[in-house]
Amino acid sequence: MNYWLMKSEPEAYSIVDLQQQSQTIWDGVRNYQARNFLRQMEEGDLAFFYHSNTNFPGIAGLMRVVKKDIADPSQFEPESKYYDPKSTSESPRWQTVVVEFIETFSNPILLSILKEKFSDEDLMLVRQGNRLSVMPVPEAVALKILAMKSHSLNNS
DNA sequence: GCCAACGTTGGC
DNA sequence: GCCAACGTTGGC
Repeated sequence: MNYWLMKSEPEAYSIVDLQQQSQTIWDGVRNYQARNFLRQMEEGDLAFFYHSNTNFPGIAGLMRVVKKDIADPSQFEPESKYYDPKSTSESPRWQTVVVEFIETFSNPILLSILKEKFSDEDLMLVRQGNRLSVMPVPEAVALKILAMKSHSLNNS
């Protein structure tokens, strides 16, 4: 089982939206490195939901990969801003996964906290200028994050 | 809104 | 294959 971190701008799609829908297809990733991570995902993997481009960027909750190797439908929709005319249904260029809601952290783990607790090597996210919307989280780091969210009330 | 840190595109 | 120009991401 692997751990991941997946970013979304809460104005576009937030952990609250996921909670309401219970599941969602993680569409719209158009970066090859991020896509390659999506391809590596397995059912049962856990993923941290990260809120980016907001006043308080950070990990807002937790979700689980429930379906892997899905062709992102938006690549075939000419009206979509994620439309890719070079992609064919025979060999889709963009794959993604379906994720399911697990929980919203009562105290989100803000980027400022993550920067404090982790190094560049621990967590790609804290690297300056990182723009990957999907990235792996080493197990030791993931377990530490999960412990932090459980004890966040005591620590704050 | 600014801007650093990328990634992508396309001419050559 | 190089690289300049351009576009995007995302923290601040």
